[in-house]
Amino acid sequence: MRTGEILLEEIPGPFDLQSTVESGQTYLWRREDGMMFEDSELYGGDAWYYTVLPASYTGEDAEVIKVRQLDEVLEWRSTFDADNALRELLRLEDDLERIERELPGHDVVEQAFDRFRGMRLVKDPVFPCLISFICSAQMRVERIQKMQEEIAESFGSSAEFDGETYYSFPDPLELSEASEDDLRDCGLGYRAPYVESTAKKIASGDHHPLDASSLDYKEARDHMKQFTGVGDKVADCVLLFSLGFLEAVPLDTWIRTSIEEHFPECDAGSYEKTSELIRQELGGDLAGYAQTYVFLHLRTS
DNA sequence: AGCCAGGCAAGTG
DNA sequence: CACTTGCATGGC
Repeated sequence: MRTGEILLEEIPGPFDLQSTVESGQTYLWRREDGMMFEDSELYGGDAWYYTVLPASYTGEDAEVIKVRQLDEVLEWRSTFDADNALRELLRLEDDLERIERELPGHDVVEQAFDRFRGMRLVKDPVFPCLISFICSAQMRVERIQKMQEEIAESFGSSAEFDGETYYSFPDPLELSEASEDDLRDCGLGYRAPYVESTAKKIASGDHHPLDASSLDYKEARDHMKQFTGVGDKVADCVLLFSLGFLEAVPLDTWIRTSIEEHFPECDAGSYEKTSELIRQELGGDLAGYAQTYVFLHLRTS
């Protein structure tokens, strides 16, 4: 077992672990005591969170990372040296002070920043991110997380840590062995065939979601939409929460409602046009940051 | 009991 | 294109 600390005064701007991993932008982290936002709101505590990286992330084994935030440090324990991985997964290099400064001043955005100061975007491993957002259609956050747990336990590989067994999210090849019925048993409902098709497409080597990284934003979105179960909204989520396209603004039900209330002039009907208008309104290259703050603010108020 | 949840695919006009 | 419909599941 390895352990370590990341000094928070050494990263640019504030950081808040709870709002980052419980914000609904990732379904791949768990609080060790099983509680989440809905139970505790912002409790300001020092709970341990964990995630299990798939083997494809390091190229070797599945790795368990546990992390908690104390006053001025991020303390971690892991099956491997998790320092670099944590900095990447939690986007600790983002200059959050500059980002907040550069975003245009709108009441709802500023309220969200005040309430969840230190929330950062995440950078999830791309395959679990893609599958989890395919599962997210017409589903509540808590249930999406549960579906990912079921998938991991059924098809992922196990890792021992602290005397307990953890399951990583399966790699494409592992998940490609799942039948539609297997996936329905994980509670996916009508999303099961979408996940089956996408896993098999990636496992066959035809298309990989990572290939979108080298494209510009709009091409990247089209690339993602080749996968069954991926439309405009899910494509934007994967680009934003895994591939670092910070200009992506997923238009979900919460954001659409918010646009009607606060930015009616941006409501252009189609996803494409509305997305482009709200992106400009929310700060262009960093609009995804503003989107995620507003989403969290609205979803929990 | 009925409604709804971070939508999407497939089918029309 | 823009618009409609069906879709599994579980919590409230």
